[in-house]
Amino acid sequence: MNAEPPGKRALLDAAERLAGCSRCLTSLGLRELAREAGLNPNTFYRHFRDMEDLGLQLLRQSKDELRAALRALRRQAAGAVEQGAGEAGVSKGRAVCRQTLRLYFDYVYANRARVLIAVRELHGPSPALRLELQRQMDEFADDMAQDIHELGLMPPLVSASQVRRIAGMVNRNMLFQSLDYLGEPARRSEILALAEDQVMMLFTGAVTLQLRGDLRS
Amino acid sequence: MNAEPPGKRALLDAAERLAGCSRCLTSLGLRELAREAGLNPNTFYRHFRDMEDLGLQLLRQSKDELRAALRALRRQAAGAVEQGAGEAGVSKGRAVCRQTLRLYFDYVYANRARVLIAVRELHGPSPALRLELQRQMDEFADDMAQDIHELGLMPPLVSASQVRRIAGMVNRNMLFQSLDYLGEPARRSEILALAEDQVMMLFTGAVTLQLRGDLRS
DNA sequence: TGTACATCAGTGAACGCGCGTTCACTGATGTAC
DNA sequence: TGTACATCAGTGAACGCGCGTTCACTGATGTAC
Repeated sequence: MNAEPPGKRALLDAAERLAGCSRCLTSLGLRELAREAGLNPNTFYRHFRDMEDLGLQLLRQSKDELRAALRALRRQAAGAVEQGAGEAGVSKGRAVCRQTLRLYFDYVYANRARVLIAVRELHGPSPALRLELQRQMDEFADDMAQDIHELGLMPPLVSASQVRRIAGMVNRNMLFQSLDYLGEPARRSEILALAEDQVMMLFTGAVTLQLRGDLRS
Repeated sequence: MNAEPPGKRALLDAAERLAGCSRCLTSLGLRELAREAGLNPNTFYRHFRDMEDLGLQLLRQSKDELRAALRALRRQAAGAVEQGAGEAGVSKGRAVCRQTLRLYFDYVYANRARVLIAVRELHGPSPALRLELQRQMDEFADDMAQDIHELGLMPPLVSASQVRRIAGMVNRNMLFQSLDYLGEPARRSEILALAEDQVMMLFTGAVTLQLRGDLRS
């Protein structure tokens, strides 16, 4: 299997650039894309059936990289806290949460186009892209739930299925919070703190409700 | 001041129909819209400068109605619970939450096009529409915070600014949960329960953290 | 009350333009014998 | 090792079409005197 042809790469990159700046993936023009990539409009057909096809390939390419990055990042955060780098007067759970969010938002900042595209397509016009992204969100939540378990971040009285549900909520909320982060540069540290509070509320609330017996299994 | 001309109304309705089904407001075609409305393409220019202008007018029209509906709905839920219609073994807070969400999701179901458009434009391509929707979300959260205060739904130890922050989170989360509700008809009752859990977690978590002194003022 | 005029929603034809798509082509790389 | 052929990324010209926008028009409603 050979490497990706340069034209295909150029088109995918051009799509990420254009869609990241404002547009919906599927509303990009084929000629517009070719122009941005510096290629003949026709080259598009050598590699893609239509815009939706290109979109799917782009999303799938981003996913694997993103997924690995997120897992590494959680381990890194847990490691840093374990090593005693925790701040005074801050619980271990909160410290891991803070570290993870900091790294996560850094990642988002460095990959803004991908994040913007993901959010837009998650509720965008193309059913195929929407479905793909929903699947990806599920995978990410699975990962988070597994990490929470492996790193011992939740008291064992909260069931695995409950942890998975919370992971889904946190995951999704963080995605949207990261949009605020990108969109309002002046309020970055404030948004980071808000996101931290929100995650802590969800986890703490889940544990409290569980203790009271007010939560489904 | 006269009533809205029928052509203008027809165009706004057509836009809601088309955008509600899949598209971004600003990516609608002028001729497409006129076709859907059964009018000459030119009529558009009698009432709107461009698509963004139409979008803004559409969003602003929906807002007032939606806002009043949401407030009424919370009072209705609180009233029903106060009257002793609460279910056995369920706390008052949870009962209000459940009632409100049930009514809210009913409203969403009956106004799906508006909700879908709102979510899409909240992260859509047009900065003007995005800004308008962010402002609307802020107003809704202000309302919710005020209602929480007036209806006595949070212990007084949680500060007003904290309540407002939580209202913002809950508000936003409910918007996205309602999308799931619309998108997966088969899982409706499950999603309703999930949404309820999520809101309860946020409120309960906030109170617990506050008691522990783990929350900003 | 009647007449003249202004306003305004909606029409219909026409424009130039960029779009997606097709076709026949080039030239480089890989492969069979 | 050399030759013939297939594969494949990328090109360039051409097509028909729907688009946004403009212009001059109609006909109804409101208003001044």
